[in-house]
Amino acid sequence: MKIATWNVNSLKVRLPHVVEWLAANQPDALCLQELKCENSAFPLAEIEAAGYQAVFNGQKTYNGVAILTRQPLADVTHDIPGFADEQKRIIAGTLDGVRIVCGYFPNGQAVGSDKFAYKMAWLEALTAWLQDELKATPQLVLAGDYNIAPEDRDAHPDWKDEIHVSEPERAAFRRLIDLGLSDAFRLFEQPEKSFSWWDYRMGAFRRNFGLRIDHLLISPPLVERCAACYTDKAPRKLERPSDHTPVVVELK
DNA sequence: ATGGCCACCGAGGGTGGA
Repeated sequence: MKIATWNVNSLKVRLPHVVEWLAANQPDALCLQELKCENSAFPLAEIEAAGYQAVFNGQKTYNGVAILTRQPLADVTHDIPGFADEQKRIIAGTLDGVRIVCGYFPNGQAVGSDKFAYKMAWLEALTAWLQDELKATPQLVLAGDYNIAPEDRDAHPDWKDEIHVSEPERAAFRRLIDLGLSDAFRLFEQPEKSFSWWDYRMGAFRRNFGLRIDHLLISPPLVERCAACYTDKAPRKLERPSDHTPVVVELK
């Protein structure tokens, strides 16, 4: 089973890239973030024409998540149960016994801001919910744009802002790890300075000034099945790219 | 050279992203 995550930064703009990527990579599930479109505007016909089904949780202008699959998902959940939130950041479903949770984690803007407090509260609610999810479905993958670079090697050395690399954010990431999850990317040897996001400005992609903030955390039974995990930089080189690249995990 | 981009909404610049 091949599962990928990709923050597309507007599904409307990136639809040609998504369709092209599906055809080239044939994932069993593709988790998307930052759709920036209402459910009524979701391009379902184009996705179906590409041979995929979709479940989605969108809103106007901001946020929005979807999971594209070739086979139908069971037990689809929208949002974090019990966590009051206007922002559409979570969708989950089960495929062949694997619970796939797709999340667009809050950005946080700046350490100490109101948005940072929201990010931390959101992370706490997510962690509590996943604890229950793991009991119900031991095979689980948490895929998405975490907006956290877990370690120093996951951020280029010139990253000046605290946001995404601050200790409270990294501690929250470790609390997800403490649920028993593993960072699939780090199960394998990887090139130095492997990132998943580069700023549109400053020639950041060309200079590889990026962050690794898109992750696939997997539970112990999936670690046993895990054959590969990698980023695909090819879509970042296209015209009008997303600022994020897909990250892929392959399960035996 | 210390700022350079992109997408959104809506009709022009403000907001948010990371």
